[in-house]
Amino acid sequence: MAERPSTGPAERRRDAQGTRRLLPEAAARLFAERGYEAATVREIAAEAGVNQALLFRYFGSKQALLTEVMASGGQEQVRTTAPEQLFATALRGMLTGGGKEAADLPLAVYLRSIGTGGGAGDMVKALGEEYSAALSTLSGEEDSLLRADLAMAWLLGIGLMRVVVAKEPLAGAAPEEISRLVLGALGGLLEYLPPAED
Amino acid sequence: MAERPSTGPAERRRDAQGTRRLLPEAAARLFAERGYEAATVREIAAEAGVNQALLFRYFGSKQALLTEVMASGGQEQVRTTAPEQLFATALRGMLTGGGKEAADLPLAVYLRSIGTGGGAGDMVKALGEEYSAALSTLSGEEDSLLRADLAMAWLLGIGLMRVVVAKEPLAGAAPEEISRLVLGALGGLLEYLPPAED
DNA sequence: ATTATCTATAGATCTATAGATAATGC
DNA sequence: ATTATCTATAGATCTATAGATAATGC
Repeated sequence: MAERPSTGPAERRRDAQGTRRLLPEAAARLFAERGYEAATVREIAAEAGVNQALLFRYFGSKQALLTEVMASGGQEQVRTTAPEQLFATALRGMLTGGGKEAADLPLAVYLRSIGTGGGAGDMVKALGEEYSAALSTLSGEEDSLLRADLAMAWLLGIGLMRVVVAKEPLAGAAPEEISRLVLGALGGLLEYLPPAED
Repeated sequence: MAERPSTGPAERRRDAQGTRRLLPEAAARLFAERGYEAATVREIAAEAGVNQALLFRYFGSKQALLTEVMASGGQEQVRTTAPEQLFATALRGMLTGGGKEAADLPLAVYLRSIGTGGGAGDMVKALGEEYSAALSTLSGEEDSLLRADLAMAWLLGIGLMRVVVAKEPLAGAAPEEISRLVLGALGGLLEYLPPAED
């Protein structure tokens, strides 16, 4: 018998730093899959391969873990993408990974957790503000903020139908096909939107 | 002292039929406000002004109560509205009641409950199928089903932003303003859509 | 007598914590 | 010795049920 038999999948050494990293990753996957409330701390810990008590030791509460997940993953894209590309990029990010498996985890977390009155909705709202503010530069009209909100609403709705509802044929449609139709229709709404590349 | 002093709001007589009617109404309001899981049976019973045990006596389970709410309220509009008017009608139904207070309760229930993996999502999906099938008649293109899904995605997204997220300026915008922008942009997607009336 | 309503509670969760255990670094 | 990890459980919910109570109709 060897000293460290390879029983079980993750025979990890004690590693506080690693544990602190694994937990939000596991949480992101489970929050995205089931929503904030439905994903239990025990499931998250199991997914991360660590003990459930460590979640509280390192993050204090389940809510704080959600904050961590949303803060790290979500806002980066908005800040590093030019507004003209933001819509197409966000749309593409939402579409690739096709169907259930969302490529954009924070967005899926958003969509599945938004209804749960808890802290999820409030925090998650902030992300929307940033997207919308960036998109609003794409119209010269005085109602550019409203137009930006409408564009983002479409983005969310498409995400909802694909990731959460899994409605066909939308869920299975090719990303380019969807981009073409949506960007085409949005051309009149956000005038500075570059034409769909195909 | 009178025999039936008017203590409390609803000094009702025993009335099984009335109770059976009050419960789904109260449930619709609370499901719409908090989502299926977050609304407790005790809250629903309190809102209806009846004892919590009666909910189980008359409906068997919380889930069955949700079924009742969605079945009765939701599908009627689809079946009684001509496809050409359906989008505008649904949009208007979602917009009137401005901001938080949704006029279309089943839709709000849908939006807030969709993430909760429970039975809510599955059942609620059926409603989407009907809307989408009706809308698909509005395009002669071979991808009419996809176009219909996209239109419905926009509808849902707008509902999400207004009712759930309460994002400004969209949440507070005038229904006619939103209708004008959305129907205008959708003109190219669903060719048989009547022009926005203004 | 029938049956609508209410009380009390079983049973199943789930978050969070207190304190024990055991792997590491000096 | 330090501290990452684990065990056990407190405490708070929430759905659902069994059985008691009391308002109605004959």
